[in-house]
Amino acid sequence: MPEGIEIEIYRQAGEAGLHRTIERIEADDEWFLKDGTTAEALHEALIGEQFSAARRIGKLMIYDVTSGARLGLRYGMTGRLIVDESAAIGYLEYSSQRDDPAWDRFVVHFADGGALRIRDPRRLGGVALDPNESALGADAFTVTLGQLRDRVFVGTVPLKARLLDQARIAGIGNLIADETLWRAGIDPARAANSLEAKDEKRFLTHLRAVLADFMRDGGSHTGRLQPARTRGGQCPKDGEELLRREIGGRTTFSCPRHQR
DNA sequence: CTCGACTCCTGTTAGC
DNA sequence: TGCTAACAGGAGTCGA
Repeated sequence: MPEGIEIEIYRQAGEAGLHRTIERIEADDEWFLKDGTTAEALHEALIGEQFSAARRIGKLMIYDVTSGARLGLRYGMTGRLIVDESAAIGYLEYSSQRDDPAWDRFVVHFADGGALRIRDPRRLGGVALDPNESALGADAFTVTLGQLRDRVFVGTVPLKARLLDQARIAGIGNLIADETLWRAGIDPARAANSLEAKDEKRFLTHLRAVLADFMRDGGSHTGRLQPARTRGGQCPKDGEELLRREIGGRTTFSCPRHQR
């Protein structure tokens, strides 16, 4: 599913939409418009304007608009960005492998004939004008050890749940969390504030490596743990049968032998 | 402020 | 073969 990795890939692809005049939009799915955003307001903010920058914080993609507005795009777990009919990502874990134009929930048509569309089968994504960027924690790609200590490694909540809290660190989804904790050898159920200093540093080292690997390999489904994330799956490191639990409301796989 | 439980969405898949 | 129920997880809401 789209995590920070996929959104960054979408953002890069979305740069093809910069500096092109917006002629028309399709925003007919009211469910997909969030935070009180209306089709009328989108028209007002976008028609005749251009995108001047494509940014990303965590899983939120933001287009700056020449009108002064900002356009926030969220992809839920099955949304894709398609620019000029070419999809930024060909494969999404847990999404349909079919490709149906009926799943277009929001479309921007440029005057040059091209288009930018969010194709989202399950409609878990959304579009909002002027999203609240300050509600998000530091982005996972650039987070520092100090920021982790201030906002993530605190409290007695399970660490896995903390990592999924976008207000504390933005961009980590279920697969990045499981892969990072698995590589770092940390039990996802451990209290967020229970790590020793060397564990905290090791976590950040592995987080950076996971993000780099996932970017290089093309998605958050490319982890070494991923093939074993199934009932009865075995740890790729030591062969132990993986634990399957629900932590932070998400299915969590971990190795009972080397994750402590 | 914190935190767990609940809800929403719908295509796919496991199981009968 | 055809149906149903479970499942996936990002994100918002609500109540304690």
